[in-house]
Amino acid sequence: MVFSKTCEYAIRAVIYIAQKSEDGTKVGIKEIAAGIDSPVHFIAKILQDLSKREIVQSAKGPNGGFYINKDARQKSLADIVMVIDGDRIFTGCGLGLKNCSESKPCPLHSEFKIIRDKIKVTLHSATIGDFNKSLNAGLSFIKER
Amino acid sequence: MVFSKTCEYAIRAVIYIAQKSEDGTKVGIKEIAAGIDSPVHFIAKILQDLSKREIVQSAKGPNGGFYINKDARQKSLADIVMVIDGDRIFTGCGLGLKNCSESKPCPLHSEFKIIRDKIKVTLHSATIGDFNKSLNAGLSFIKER
DNA sequence: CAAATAAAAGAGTTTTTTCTCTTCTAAAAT
DNA sequence: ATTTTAGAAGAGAAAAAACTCTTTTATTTG
Repeated sequence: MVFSKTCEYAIRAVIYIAQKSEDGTKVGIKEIAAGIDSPVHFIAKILQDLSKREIVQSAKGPNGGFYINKDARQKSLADIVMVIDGDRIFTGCGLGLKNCSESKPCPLHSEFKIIRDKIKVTLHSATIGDFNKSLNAGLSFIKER
Repeated sequence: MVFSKTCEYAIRAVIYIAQKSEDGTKVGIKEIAAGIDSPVHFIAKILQDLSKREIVQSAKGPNGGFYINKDARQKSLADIVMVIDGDRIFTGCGLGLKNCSESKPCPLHSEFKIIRDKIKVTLHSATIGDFNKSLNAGLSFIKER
């Protein structure tokens, strides 16, 4: 609804990696795909982008894989969304008008501003590392089954 | 972002028709398409759906066209969204998980609940007829140029 | 009743998004 | 150094969404 499917996978993958690499171990691509129910090759490509933008880290070779370092753990979900979907959910017009603005607003402009701001605050205040606890405790899930 | 493009056109068209048919005149499909900057045939099909679901009314023959009666004017934007996009923005999981629920929540479930509820309230409380005034006064716009 | 006007319907195309497959490259372990 | 493991890259197929075109049907007006 709010994110592209690609972005949904991205967020789920990052949260998954953050949890699994909490103790320093690296996670392989197959395990990630299985862990979040996503197409292997598709999530591989997404992670390549996230890796380039230093949202996740990766290591090659035996026992290699993806992980998330201390720095990246502090990043917000908004950083992930920006890499994948850009700023459209933060700035785009609810009715799809390209030149909708404060001075030339669509009829829903002010109403949507409130919603967009709420999304913005939510995504900026949630850090990648925030979800480990509830996942570990089995209080939240990131996978269909 | 929140709506499909089809749904954006639908909302804009309905608001346009509501304004133009305020005095009882009917609006032709070409005028609607021009008035909201949309593909003629595409919006025609969308309006057929909305007409079937009685969000808009239509009349055939010379001087025919689309209009919105008193009853329909009281309907909310949520009614339009439901016809076009269904309930996904009201109920769907932010991370795209099909079985995300209160008892088996995704990590962002409670945060997104707040956002979804805000969207729900906004769309339910805005009626189709609410926007005439600001459009008439030139305080809001529904068209790119 | 005929002509004019406009909606209804449906087939079909284009574009975008999602997803797959194959090949290549890097690097760690032995 | 060689093997193994895994990521990087790119072409491209499949599916979904957006959009176009043509034909048909309805109905009002004169």
